[in-house]
Amino acid sequence: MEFEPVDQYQQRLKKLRDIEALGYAAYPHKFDWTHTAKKLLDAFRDETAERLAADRVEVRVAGRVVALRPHGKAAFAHISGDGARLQIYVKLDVVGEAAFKLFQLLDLGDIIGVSGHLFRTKTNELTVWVEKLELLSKALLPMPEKWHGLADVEQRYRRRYVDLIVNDRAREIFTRRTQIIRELRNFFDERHYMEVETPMMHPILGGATARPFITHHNTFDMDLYLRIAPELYLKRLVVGGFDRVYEMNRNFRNEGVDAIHEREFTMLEFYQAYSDFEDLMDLTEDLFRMLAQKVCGSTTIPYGQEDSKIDLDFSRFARLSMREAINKYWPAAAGATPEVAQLAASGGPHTIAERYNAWARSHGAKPIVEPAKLSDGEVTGELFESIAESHLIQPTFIYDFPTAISPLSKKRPNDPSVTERFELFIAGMELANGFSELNDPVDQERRFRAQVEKGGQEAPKEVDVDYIRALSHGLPPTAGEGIGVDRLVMLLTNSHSIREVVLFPLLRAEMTEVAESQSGAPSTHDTKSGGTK
RNA sequence: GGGCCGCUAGCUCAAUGGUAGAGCAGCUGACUCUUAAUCAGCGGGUUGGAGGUUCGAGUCCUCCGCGGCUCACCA
Repeated sequence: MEFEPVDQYQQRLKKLRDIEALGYAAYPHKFDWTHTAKKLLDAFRDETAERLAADRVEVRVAGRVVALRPHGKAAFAHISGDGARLQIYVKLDVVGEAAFKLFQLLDLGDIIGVSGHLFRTKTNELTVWVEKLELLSKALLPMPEKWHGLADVEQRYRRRYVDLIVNDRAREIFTRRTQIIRELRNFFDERHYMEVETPMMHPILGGATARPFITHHNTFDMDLYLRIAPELYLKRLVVGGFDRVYEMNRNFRNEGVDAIHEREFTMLEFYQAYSDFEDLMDLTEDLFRMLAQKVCGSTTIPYGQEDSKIDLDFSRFARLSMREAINKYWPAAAGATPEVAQLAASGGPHTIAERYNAWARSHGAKPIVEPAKLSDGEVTGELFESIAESHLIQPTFIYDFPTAISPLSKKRPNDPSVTERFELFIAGMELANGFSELNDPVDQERRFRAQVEKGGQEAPKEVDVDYIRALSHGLPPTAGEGIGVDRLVMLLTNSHSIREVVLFPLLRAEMTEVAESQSGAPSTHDTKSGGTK
């Protein structure tokens, strides 16, 4: 196989053969190193030229060649490793003829190992005085342009490995993502939550409302859904006596794609017995503050592009009921502001939606679609999304979600039209969703049946009878929450597309010549021969 | 799915409807403290694809592909 640019690819192959002719292995098996480039730069940052000359520190470092500055019989280069760039100095009369020939056959992108001692150049840059040089792996394809790197967004996603080599920003986002995930685990581990793994393939759709991906198990001849949420399994574990559990893993939803929606996304869900949604809001505040402090070094973090940059203040979280939010953000031009009591009254949300729609139609805003077909609770949810959601920039909990749109949440004892449920909004995005879990099996079965009867592609086709059975064994009063990890990473890395924080985002297949020549190749039937690992 | 924008050398970008260019990368040569190394020379293109208009299309039109933004749906 060959890749563009073919001339440079061929040229590099030829150099590889020349290197072998010099007696070097093309792809040697091991390089015995003492430091990464980064560790070395950190460790000797304060060593003076005099000290280095006196101590003669021997090091062996490996890395990718990212800059070459040959000068006839000597040369400077930079190698990158572990996220840092280290200068090396190669001299003919030090390394010898064969190694210097090898050096002259190196290209940008090659991976090499060098041995030597440290010194400082006359511009005081810490540098390896190379005594021994070896090729560890040849790059047959050239690096992108050295000043601008790889800028094309599509190529950055399709060839993330190149993006990571040349764009420090990409590298920074993903190292930070890993740090965030580690801190999330620490937070829950320290509080004695047990990390568990529940099925990714579900026989019955549940735990959220979303269109699923469907797959098939051949031996059992059974259709399965890639999970849209782990919720119902995690609560079964609380029934089983694991009072505090969490799971951080992928959910899959077969819906549209945009800046804040990926088809597979990472969700952190946790459940705790003998708690309610108020406890969760307090815990969530602690969690977000801790993360901002540890990952960004401050509870105030910048978010947005230059022209619309804002500081997100994680030191205090607003709390509003959904009805209060509609009241607060009602557009003044749309007439008298609806009172919370009106929104709570039977038929009230419909009256208000009519008024809102009249204004929206005449002002180019999107009206609520066919409110007459919706319940009061559904209309309230629609009003909230239309009127308030985009205003929720600073961290804000919205609570008292309508029962009609919260089939798994416990109702408020003093107002059964709403539930003990909240969502956390930051920068106009939904970051978290938590509630006091409905643990009355009779009520849960009634709500499941209503979902099935209502139908639609997002609704389960059947009631999850086993889940009702589990509840019938007794689920303690429990609170549970899901946090969108990708969106959290967006916030903490000031990224504005979810694809920036996912290593390999889903893109349409790229129709290349190679793909065309192999089209139809992968067979879908089981084969006994070959290809097994 | 709709609307708008984009797609030119490996990469980053130029080019009134009138000879497709630059920088980096590449190749040849010079150069033993450079760091966007420098200096001299050279090669590199089906302008995303297919049609059309025109004496002439990278540029205008139609369709298609991929991407970005946005709206809708959804979390």
